[in-house]
Amino acid sequence: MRTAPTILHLDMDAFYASAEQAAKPSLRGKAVVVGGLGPRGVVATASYEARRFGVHSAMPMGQARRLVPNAAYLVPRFSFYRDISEQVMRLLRELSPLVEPLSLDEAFVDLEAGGVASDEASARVVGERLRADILRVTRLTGSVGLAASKMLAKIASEEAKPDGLALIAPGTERELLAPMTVRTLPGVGPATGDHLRRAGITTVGEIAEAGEDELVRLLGKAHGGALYAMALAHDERPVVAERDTKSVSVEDTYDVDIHDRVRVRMEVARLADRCVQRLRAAGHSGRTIVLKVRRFDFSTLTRSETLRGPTDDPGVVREAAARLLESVDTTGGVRLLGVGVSGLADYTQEDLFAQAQAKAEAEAAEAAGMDVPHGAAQGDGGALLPEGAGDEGTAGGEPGRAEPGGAGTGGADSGGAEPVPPAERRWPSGHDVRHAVHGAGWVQGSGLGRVTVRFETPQSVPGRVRTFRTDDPELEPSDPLPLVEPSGPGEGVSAAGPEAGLPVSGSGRTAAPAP
DNA sequence: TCTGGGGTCCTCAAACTC
DNA sequence: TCTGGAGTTTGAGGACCC
Repeated sequence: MRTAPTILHLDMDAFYASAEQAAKPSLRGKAVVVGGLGPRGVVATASYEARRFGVHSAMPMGQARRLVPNAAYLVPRFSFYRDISEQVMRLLRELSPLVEPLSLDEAFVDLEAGGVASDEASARVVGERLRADILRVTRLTGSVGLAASKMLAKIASEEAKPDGLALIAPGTERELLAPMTVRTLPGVGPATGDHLRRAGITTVGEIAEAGEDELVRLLGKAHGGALYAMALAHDERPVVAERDTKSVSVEDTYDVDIHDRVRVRMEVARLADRCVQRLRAAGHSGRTIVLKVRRFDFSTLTRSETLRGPTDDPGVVREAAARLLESVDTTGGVRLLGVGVSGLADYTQEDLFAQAQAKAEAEAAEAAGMDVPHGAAQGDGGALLPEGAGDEGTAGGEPGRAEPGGAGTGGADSGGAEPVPPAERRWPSGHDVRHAVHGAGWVQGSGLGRVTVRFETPQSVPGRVRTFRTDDPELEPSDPLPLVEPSGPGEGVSAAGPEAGLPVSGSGRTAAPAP
């Protein structure tokens, strides 16, 4: 256990919603909810203004709409958030080589490893300077927690929210933790919380009093032991900069349950293809194929199959997923389907076949006195099926056309400006657009062949609203504009193009009411 | 009007291997 | 050759996190 509060936890405040407010002047100070807009969408992040009405993340979107009907409802723009996140992570890496990102908006930093802080005073200075730098570079606020361990630093940043800094001085931890609810500890969710409550344990202090044996009896060896240690403020987990991915998966929730078995098969094939795309993009292959099915009644089944070697072949993954589907009863309908690959490697069984074959051929050639070009051999890699699996060929057909609806986050995350034929153009709420006459703006809403755009930029005053036909040739999707105008090299980095950030014609001086 | 998506880790039972 | 036990692998599910 270190003796100085030199672990820093950064948590950006209501990150997605704050980023949208920074990008859209008319939303500042207003309730903003980011999440899936479909009938089965849930809230990803709500601004503090929306939280005052009881909206919180993971809440069904319909419930949020009833609580705050006048909030701005936007679909997430992950590529935009990722750009901002990279700017923030760069600032963290200037402090230390040991930065552990937990998500786009959260990270641990080991300040001691960076040599920038060694005691309470220096850690506090670093934390405040970091917050100022983040505000300068991104226009967003983040909260900082400082303590001698990861768990306590995270608890501190939670206490600091929003837009603050909190430090837990070494020696005060147990006293501080004792009255806190058990849910404060990482790893205690609704189920464990209930379990402990039934045993008469509601605070961290009561966990410490109960003793390790009792905790292990209640929750099992790993969970109980870890929780007891945390209650005593013992947390030796190091900040780890690099983490290996263990699995890759994709899943879709459908607006309406799927009953048709043929359609289910098509969707599974489509998901398998998408999963392999992501697997390959990450440079991985995997041995275990997992099929996930959530049925009409929300019961969730998983079925998995381990191949003899790792693969990144879409045909192999599709076939395995199709075989797994055969063991699942989908009568009654399914609301979600998913395909995943785990047991990751960075080579495939095909590679090994190819290597073995090349080696054998080279040896044969050498024996015969011939010259073999490097890499000439190609394995066909067809032998990946588990024992007893049929070889009836590749599961049939093109991926289905069915649109997953629920979260609305899947296909909507363009973030960029792909040219799309007018007939197929969609205008997701909150996404950036550019009009030939009126300039830069964002989609406030669309439907019935119309799209409503508010023309404003991060640097402008709140702008005016205009409505166009969805096929208006003068209207185009565009890249997000930088939140901070680039004032020199290395600042205000963004995915936006050269025109980004220019003043916009048509953005009126009069503040339009919030959407 | 119910409950996303992408992950990680743990537990338990059954099957398999030595 | 058979059997029992221990350890490992696989498969399924649950809980949790952001």
